[in-house]
Amino acid sequence: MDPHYHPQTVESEAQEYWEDNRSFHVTEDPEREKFYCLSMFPYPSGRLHMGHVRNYTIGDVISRYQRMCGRNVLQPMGWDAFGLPAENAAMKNKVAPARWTRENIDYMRGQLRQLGFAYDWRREIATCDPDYYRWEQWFFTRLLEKDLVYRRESTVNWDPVDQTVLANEQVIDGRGWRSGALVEKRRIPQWFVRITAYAEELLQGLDDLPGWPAQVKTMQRNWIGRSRGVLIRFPRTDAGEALEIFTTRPDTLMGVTYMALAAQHPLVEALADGNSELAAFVDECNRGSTAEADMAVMEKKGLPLGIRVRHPVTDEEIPVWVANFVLMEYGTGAVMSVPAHDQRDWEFARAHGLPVRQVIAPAAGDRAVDLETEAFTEAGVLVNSGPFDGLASDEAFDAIATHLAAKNLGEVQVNFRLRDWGVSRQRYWGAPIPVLHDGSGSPRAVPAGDLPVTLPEDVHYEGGANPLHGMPAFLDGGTDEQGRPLRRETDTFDTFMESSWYYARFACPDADRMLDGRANYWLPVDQYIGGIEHAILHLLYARFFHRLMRDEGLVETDEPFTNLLTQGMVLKDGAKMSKSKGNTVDPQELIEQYGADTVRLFMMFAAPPEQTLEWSDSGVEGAHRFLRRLWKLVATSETGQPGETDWAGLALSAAATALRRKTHQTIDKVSDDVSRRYTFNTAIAAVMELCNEVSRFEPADAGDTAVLREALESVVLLLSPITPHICHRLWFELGHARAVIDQDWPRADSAAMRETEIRLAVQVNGKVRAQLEVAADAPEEDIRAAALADENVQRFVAGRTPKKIILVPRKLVNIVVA
RNA sequence: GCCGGGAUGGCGGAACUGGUAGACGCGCCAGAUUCAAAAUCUGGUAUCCGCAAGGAUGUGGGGGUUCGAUUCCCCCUCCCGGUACCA
Repeated sequence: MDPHYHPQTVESEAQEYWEDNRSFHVTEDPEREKFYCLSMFPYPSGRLHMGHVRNYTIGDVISRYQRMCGRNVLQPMGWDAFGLPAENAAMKNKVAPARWTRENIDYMRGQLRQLGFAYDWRREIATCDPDYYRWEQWFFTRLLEKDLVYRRESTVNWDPVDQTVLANEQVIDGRGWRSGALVEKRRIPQWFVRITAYAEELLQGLDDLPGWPAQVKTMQRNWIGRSRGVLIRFPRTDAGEALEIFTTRPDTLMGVTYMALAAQHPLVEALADGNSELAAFVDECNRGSTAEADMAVMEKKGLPLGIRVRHPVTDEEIPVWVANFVLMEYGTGAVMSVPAHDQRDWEFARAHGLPVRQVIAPAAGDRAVDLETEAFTEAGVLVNSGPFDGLASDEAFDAIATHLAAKNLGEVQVNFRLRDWGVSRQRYWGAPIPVLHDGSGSPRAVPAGDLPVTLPEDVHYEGGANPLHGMPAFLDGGTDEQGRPLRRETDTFDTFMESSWYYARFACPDADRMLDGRANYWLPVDQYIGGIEHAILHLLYARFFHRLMRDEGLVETDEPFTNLLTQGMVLKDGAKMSKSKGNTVDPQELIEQYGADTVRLFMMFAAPPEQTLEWSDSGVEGAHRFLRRLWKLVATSETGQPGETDWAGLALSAAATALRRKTHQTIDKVSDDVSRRYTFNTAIAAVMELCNEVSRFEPADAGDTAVLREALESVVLLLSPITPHICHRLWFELGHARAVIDQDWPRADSAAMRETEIRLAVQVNGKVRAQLEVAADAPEEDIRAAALADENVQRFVAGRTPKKIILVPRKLVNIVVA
């Protein structure tokens, strides 16, 4: 055996073996337990980046481990191929988005193959392929029939110079990224999917996901934002329609001193007509981006509208204002303002000289409330509230709700922060929305027989308007029953549509329907792996889409992903790797220099998967050095030939017993780390420790050789999911005829693991003062006595009588004096 | 702003259920090998005091609970992710 490690040869040989033996082709087999392991598919941006390598290595390690445990493992790969970057690249490089995307896919596929991931490539999907998006279009028309999609006006960022809609990402400090023009908000008709109809179910479903990280479930809960409150109508003092608001704090109703409306509220728009000051304010509110993060940090501004409403309990007149911080998209686009008990209302009232009226006092009466400094926002007891005085906040909720209901001025309502999902994009590079317009304003679905609506790919894309507008052949949708011309919709789907169901299509990528019976064999996904940045949007849309497919009879389960692993970012010099920051590391160069196994090993060793990973060039060299040492260890060790060993019949030397103990302790730890904890870094550290012991071990007899062989075989088996190529070769070098990929995961022998001597720490008053070597089965009294007898312990006990002695089995003794 | 997360040696990290802080690796230092260097091997390496034995301090900052806190509770600082049209 060559004493030197040549990763390039080793890796191409291993990959050839897997290819020739179709090692990763899988089919449904009801006799075997299935395991569907899925990593979030990449956007084909050009080349793989380190985040991809990390994500896919984690998925591959889990897949290969599950396979060695005997499961029928599906691990597919595909491409989230529609999206904005292709259009940007098209403008920059004068190349059609389709061509750019497909070339990127070809290049990146090659990179994934070089990394040796165990994918069933026969199942590859690209979402820009009509064979994929046609089913999404069909599904949309089904949702339209079921009234689960609808069309309404909603706000977009409009660049008045480029005459185009901008994504939030393309608005920088309120200006268009290319034109530099001040961005305007524009309301245009768009398609929405009724995710709010499933809000309650999506919230409840989180309780049935024990395999999801708690933080992701918390974020989704907060995002859905279920709140119980009261819908209250404030009658106008003039003839107008009553003003509706929703509040979760009806107990503060008696403290309302003004109302605030969103600038886009229909009432404000009506009043602005003919009021130049108000019109100017609305104009100002209509500048800048639509992003919530921008809206939330804006200076709070407002203007009195000159109209008044009546308080629903007291009939008192209340002024109505327009305010830039009230969102039209949430609730009714209007709020009741209680400055004494809401911090934002308080700040606005102070800025505009509006009254602050306290109506809640702290339940524990001795606490001071200083409304000169800030609002008092906690629940408490009602004061200055007439008939409701003395009620606790929760009692007042019911009392006031009942009072309003009796007057027909309000009712209890459950509200969600979650908004319906807007799926229209005014973009070319996306799946066409399968809808026809007849000019009457009531669009119709494209009939199933006419699907797919294929996106023309041969276009000259130069930015600005969607090129579909200038393509008569695309726009022409034939005629209706009366012979009137129909025009095709030019908007395309939000790319989250494609990524909401790809996991299901992988089960049956060639089906002549959206999904066939194979989906129910493979689903749900047993392990899903992807970036934490997808914690809300993608993962919530996919959970929603899965339920839509369930209700269409396409899948049987409620949830798509049983277990979720959210990986952290890959950083360099404390910042996310990005081209703009110039701190990227190209995986390609590293693969060429060190080989795929080194890159995979470093990625898994540098940090646990959920944590951000700090890139280190010298760490990569360290990983490579370890693989070279491992190679040499196998090459130079005298291990005999494979075979069954009768351990019970062997009298082992002390050193051999110790190495065997270490081997089985390592198998035990690595199994737990890989299967339960997903801490591949500590699994690798444990294997390194075992290797260090192996290199110190000098076999002297047949028993020693057997122990050494067992240790090295274990190392190769335990590492094989992480560094599959080198392990493939080393397994053969150890004399085996069958490839390591088809071996069973090793089992720890608990008898071999058992320690005979253990080390205990002896503390005096919680500080370590001595170490104790005792037999593992030593009685407690002996341990206490030995601890007290120690010279240094005696020094710190200083003749005092111990108050108590705490003995933690196998860990420590703590002697408490004084 | 709001929601979620994070902070441990010179660096990445370990300590899994409140029980010996710093496993493993990187880097650095010393030695071996070499004409020399690279590579490789051996030993050392939290900080401070000490020849040593040993001691004191130490897990972003401040407080608390406990025999015992990196771990639990309260307050604060900074950094990261998301914030509905980046994916």
